Amino acid sequence: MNDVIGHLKKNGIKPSFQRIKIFEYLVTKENHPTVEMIYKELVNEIPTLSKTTVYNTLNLFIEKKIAHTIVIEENETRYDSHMEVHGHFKCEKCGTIYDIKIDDKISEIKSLDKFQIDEQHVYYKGICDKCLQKNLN
Amino acid sequence: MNDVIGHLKKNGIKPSFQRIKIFEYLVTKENHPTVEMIYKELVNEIPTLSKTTVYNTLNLFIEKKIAHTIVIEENETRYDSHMEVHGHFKCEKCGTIYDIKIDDKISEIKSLDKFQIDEQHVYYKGICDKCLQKNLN
DNA sequence: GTATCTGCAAAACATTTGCAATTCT
DNA sequence: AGAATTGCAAATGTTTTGCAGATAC
Repeated sequence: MNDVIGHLKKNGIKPSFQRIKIFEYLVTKENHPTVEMIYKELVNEIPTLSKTTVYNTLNLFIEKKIAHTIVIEENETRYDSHMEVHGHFKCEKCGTIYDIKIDDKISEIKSLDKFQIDEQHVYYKGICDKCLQKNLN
Repeated sequence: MNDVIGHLKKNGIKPSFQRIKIFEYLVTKENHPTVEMIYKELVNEIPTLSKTTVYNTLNLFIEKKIAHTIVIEENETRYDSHMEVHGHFKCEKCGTIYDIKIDDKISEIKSLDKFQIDEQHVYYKGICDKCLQKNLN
């Protein structure tokens, strides 16, 4: 909890109650949530919370580079506080988004020789092992 | 033009005028357009065209697997009739989306051992060589 | 003549914006 | 008090839906 406050401060963000709770949610859940998911859970703890604040706060986190968006499904933006380069796998059955390690393959792509690459995004869709095992029954 | 009609028929799509024109647009432009881009250009040729028809038609193409969506920017779905596995590069300056070849690296990803992978998506963002050269002046 | 296709208008969502009220120091 | 933050209500933008009229076979 204190490390969350420190992390916010270190990145130039005043640690208001809402901001602390939202960042805490991202870090502890690690579930790549939508705004809806964050709102629905936190409104129990903070009854006056509005979605506007969730949007404002997440946009602030992105501006300050302590979070980023994951775009896998059109019309469903998800958020992640895990900032190292990594990929994702979305299970089409249960909807879970898994983090996956990806190596840095940028240099191998010949067609991008003279291009300046700022971001690399990799994701897969399919069915996760848990859902595959359920289907065996 | 005739090959477009043939392609539509072969995939179980009745080749109406609108469908032919929209598919022709995808194939000849190869520009990964938004609905807006398709609509704005084709409404010149087909003055009664509606965006609903563009949406309906693209959704039909996707259902019949002769097109797919590219999701790079949230709130901006793009469409592609190039069906082989490939990646994309989006230039943040000029907005152009380039196709890039990617090798099939799926088997190398250990953490996905027991997962069933149905789709692989790779894209980059940065600045393309044309825009980089303009900046030298 | 019956099926399908098209396109308008309205609805459904997700996200942003304007602004007034609240909070913090 | 003054500045920043919050949250409501309205606006915006994208995509879908319902349905009536047009088109095609």
